[in-house]
This record gives sequence, structure tokens and C-alpha cells, in this order.
Amino acid sequence: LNKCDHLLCVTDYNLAATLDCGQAFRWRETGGVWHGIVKGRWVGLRRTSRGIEARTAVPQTDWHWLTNYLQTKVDFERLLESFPADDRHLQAAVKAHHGMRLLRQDPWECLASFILSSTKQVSQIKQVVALLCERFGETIPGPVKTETYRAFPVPERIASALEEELRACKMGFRAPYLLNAARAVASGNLNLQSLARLELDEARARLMSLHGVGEKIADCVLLFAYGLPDACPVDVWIARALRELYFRRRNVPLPQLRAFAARQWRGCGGYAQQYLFHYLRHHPEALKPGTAL
DNA sequence: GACCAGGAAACGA
DNA sequence: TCGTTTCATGGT
Repeated sequence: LNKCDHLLCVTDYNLAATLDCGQAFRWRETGGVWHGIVKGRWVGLRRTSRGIEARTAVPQTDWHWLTNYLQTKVDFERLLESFPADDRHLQAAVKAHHGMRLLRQDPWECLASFILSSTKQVSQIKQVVALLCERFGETIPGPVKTETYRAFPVPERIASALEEELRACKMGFRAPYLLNAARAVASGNLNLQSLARLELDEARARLMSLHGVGEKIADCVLLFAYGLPDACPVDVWIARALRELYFRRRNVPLPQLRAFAARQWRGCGGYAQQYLFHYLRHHPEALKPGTAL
């Protein structure tokens, strides 16, 4: 059976929060439809009462690529049970964006995107990623024939680019980092597929061997592309939240905050930090002294 | 203009 | 193993 339309039956799925919480950077929403590109396929998504309606530009016989990306088969209720019940800050954030999921993204796209993310706002990351795709991505079929749609550029294409061409995508000092990472992946020096079989610490060390990839960016990749539940990226927002809400505004050093997060959210650190991150981006006033989250 | 952004490397102590 | 500085660019 070949079709361009498909219904994903899900409950407790917050599509808008999932696609706009800062874990992926290519999704856009127009008129209630989210459109983006998953594994080189254009797809439009709409939340309905029955689930998620998906539409592609090319007929599909198998939708596993999409259900895997969206993680629609994850039991959300069981997921909630893994969160500490007595963590009132986390529970408040979960309540505000109930049904938000972590995606399962392509490792290379995720790694490249987060190399570009350092000290940039989410809106700027989206802009740089869009420029990169526009200039280096392969064209793919889309719904409007007069428009061009592009896949995320393969590492081989980035590897053959000039640093100046990359800088022209407004990525600044991150350009040599991206170029080096693309060469490592394209040459086989870094095998992204083999990372899936490693423990958290070993996989993290491999990623951190890349110039421009520290603990935070490595954890983003291990969480958003490999689904390691204990990968818990601590960025400026999460660090601020931990200090304000869990350490009574004490100036606790970053490594100590990371250790605390690992203990506090054992088994669910990835989800916990993502709910807090998304909540705080919508409610930055929650970090003001004396304000309960 | 000052200040900050989903950081990390290089440096000096 | 720490704190500081620097990196490029755009938004507020």
C-alpha cells in the first residue's frame, strides 16, 4: 500500500512542544501544520483528536522512520512515573507542557546542529542551520513544485566545503569545529553508528574528542540522537535553574551542578532538563528570587 | 552601547 | 583543578 497520508494513533502527545522545545531546529508551523524534513523526507504534521496526521510528498510503504523519530510508541504515563514525585519544580514544568517528548534524531544532523549552538540563541541556531541546508543540502521532493526543499547536508559535502563558505552561513568561530567534525565522520575516523553500542561515559568521551564538543554538546547528541536517558545537558538555563531553585541562589560551580542533576534525576535526567528548559524559556520570570516555579 | 545567547578552548595560577 | 578570557554574530 502506497500512500502520502498516514495517521499515527497517540495519546498524551504535545506535538507543538515537542517540535519547538529547542531539541530540533528545522521545524516550522503554519496554519496548525508543522512541516520539516526527517531522514531526507519532507513531512507535514497536524495534531488531531485521534492522533497525529502525517503527510509526505512521496508515497510511503512503511512509516517506521517517522514513528521512530517522533517516539510515538513511548508509554508517556510510565515515563512520568520515572520522574521524582517530590520534585515540585520538575512537576510544575511537566504540567505546563504535558505530553512533550524527546525525539530520536539523526546523529550527524544532531551533532552538527549542536556544534553550531554554542553561545547562540535558539532563533539564531535555526537561522544558521537553515542557511547551511540551503547552501549544502541535497534537493528533495516537496509539496509545492515551485519551491526547493533540502535535506540536511551529508558530512561528505560539509567536509569538502571551504571554511570561508561555512563562515558565510553566519556560524563564526564554530566553522572550523563543524568542518573538522564533518571530516572526522566522512573519513570514518569517527563512526557515529558504533556509538550506539557504547555506555554513556565512553560514548561521551568519543564525542568530546572532537574540537568544539564539550560535555554539554556531547550530552545533547547522546540524548536527542541516541536516546540515552541519563544524558543530561546542563546549559546556562539549567545551571541557573539549579542554582536558583535547588541551591537557594548559592554560587555552585558547574561540575557540582552536573553531579547534583545526575543524582536528583537518575534515570530521567534528559527528560527532566528538557521540561525545565522549555518551561523557563516561556517563563523566565520563574527564576527571579522568591518566585516559585 | 551594554549585555547576552542551549560553550568550549587556551591560558595562567 | 580552578577561574578568566576569547571567539563571531545577532537580538534585545
